[in-house]
Amino acid sequence: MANILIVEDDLDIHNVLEEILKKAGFTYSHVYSGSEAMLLLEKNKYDLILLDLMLPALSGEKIISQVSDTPIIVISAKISPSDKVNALSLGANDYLTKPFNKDELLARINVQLRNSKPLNKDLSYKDLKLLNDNRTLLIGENKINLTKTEYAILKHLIINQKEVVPKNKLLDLISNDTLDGDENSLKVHISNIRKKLKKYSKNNYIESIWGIGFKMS
Amino acid sequence: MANILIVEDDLDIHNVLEEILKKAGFTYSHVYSGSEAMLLLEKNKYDLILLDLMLPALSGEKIISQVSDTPIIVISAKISPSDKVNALSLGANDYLTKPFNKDELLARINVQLRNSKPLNKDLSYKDLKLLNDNRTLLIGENKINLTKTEYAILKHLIINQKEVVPKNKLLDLISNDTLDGDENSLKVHISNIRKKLKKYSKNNYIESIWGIGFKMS
DNA sequence: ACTAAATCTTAAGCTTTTCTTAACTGGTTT
DNA sequence: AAACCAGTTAAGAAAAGCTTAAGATTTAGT
Repeated sequence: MANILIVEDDLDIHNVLEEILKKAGFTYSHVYSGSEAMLLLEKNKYDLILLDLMLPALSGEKIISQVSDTPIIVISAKISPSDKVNALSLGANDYLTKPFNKDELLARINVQLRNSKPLNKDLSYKDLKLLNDNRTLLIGENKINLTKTEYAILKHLIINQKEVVPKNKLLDLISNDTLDGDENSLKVHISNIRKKLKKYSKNNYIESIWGIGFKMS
Repeated sequence: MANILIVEDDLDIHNVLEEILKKAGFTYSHVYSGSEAMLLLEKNKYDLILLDLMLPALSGEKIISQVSDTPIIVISAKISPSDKVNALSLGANDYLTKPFNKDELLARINVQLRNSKPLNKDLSYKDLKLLNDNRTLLIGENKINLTKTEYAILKHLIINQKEVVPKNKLLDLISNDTLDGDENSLKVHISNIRKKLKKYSKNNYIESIWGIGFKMS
């Protein structure tokens, strides 16, 4: 049976969700904050995430951006179309507003589970390989230590290696809200990654797509 | 760009859906009954179906049961959880109730399209092909780098390849401030695109319609 | 809880790419 | 012919990217 992660800080709803999943026969883990969620997500593999948006410590949106290989159903009190559009664009697969109907939730959970292909994304590109410890990169035989942010950026680029990754997608991986100055920060991270790569390979790997974003090359 | 099938018997909503898809740059077919839908589905391949439930001739539920390889978003006036659960269990991937929000619909459409991978349908005209990376054009085998603006202009022309695109439509794609001097700028962009095209083909591709705008030819 | 180390962000200066402006040419319409 | 529109070119402005270094923040170890 599927393994589900509940991320919800409201105690009542949290309990309701647990109840629903338990009755339906799912196994699940459950946390009350975004940061706890990230800790678990780094360690374990889930088939689905039920995610609140307004969370302490780390917003739901940030989590959506950082998760790429697990389907997410957002369950939020935010009912405005722009909130929905935002979450769905960032990578959520579905969006339910509170209060939700138990049976509808279960049906939507089953949609996600039946659609999720057993795809274990390979985190390698050419002679680069990301270890799943969130900080190590191999170039051929050489180990390179990355920071958490550098790892997240490179992971995102490698998973979408066929496509151009827009800057704002990458920005979601890093900053905490301030959408202005962050672009600069992203540039620095990219620069630092390139510097580390340059030590071991003449290859450039990360190509800038002017005005749009970046892409593995 | 994705190819979508609209199945909706209510004339008003049908038109609204067409409008939304057209503006978003999708290609689509559209029918007013379940039986028509099945005819098209047997002949053609679609990336997504927007489906009403209460249809003449053949119910939406029937269609859901018969379709297995194309994602379906139900758009229905039926708001009860049991109807939703039913449609989702039968095989629909999402369920929106009328009246729906245009942006939310688009976001949910994009969720379905991004999850059903090979969505790399590139725009093409004759031997021109725009890759969906926002900057690359293929003429036959030859790669040409376009700028963001050049790409936007050419994309617009190719999407509306049957029609004359007025200059002011194209102007909207570039800067939004000075509505005067921009016409000059557009001319330069067109000129630059033509120059790049000329390197690889004798064809002119972009035809000027005197006093009105441009058109692929 | 304190300190040191690691990491992230901000700022600045410099480079590259893209966009706009302007000037000139030539064709079209009335 | 005059007014208007289209096409090309070149130059400078504007925007985006790169790198470095310093200050701020976070993390980890004691």
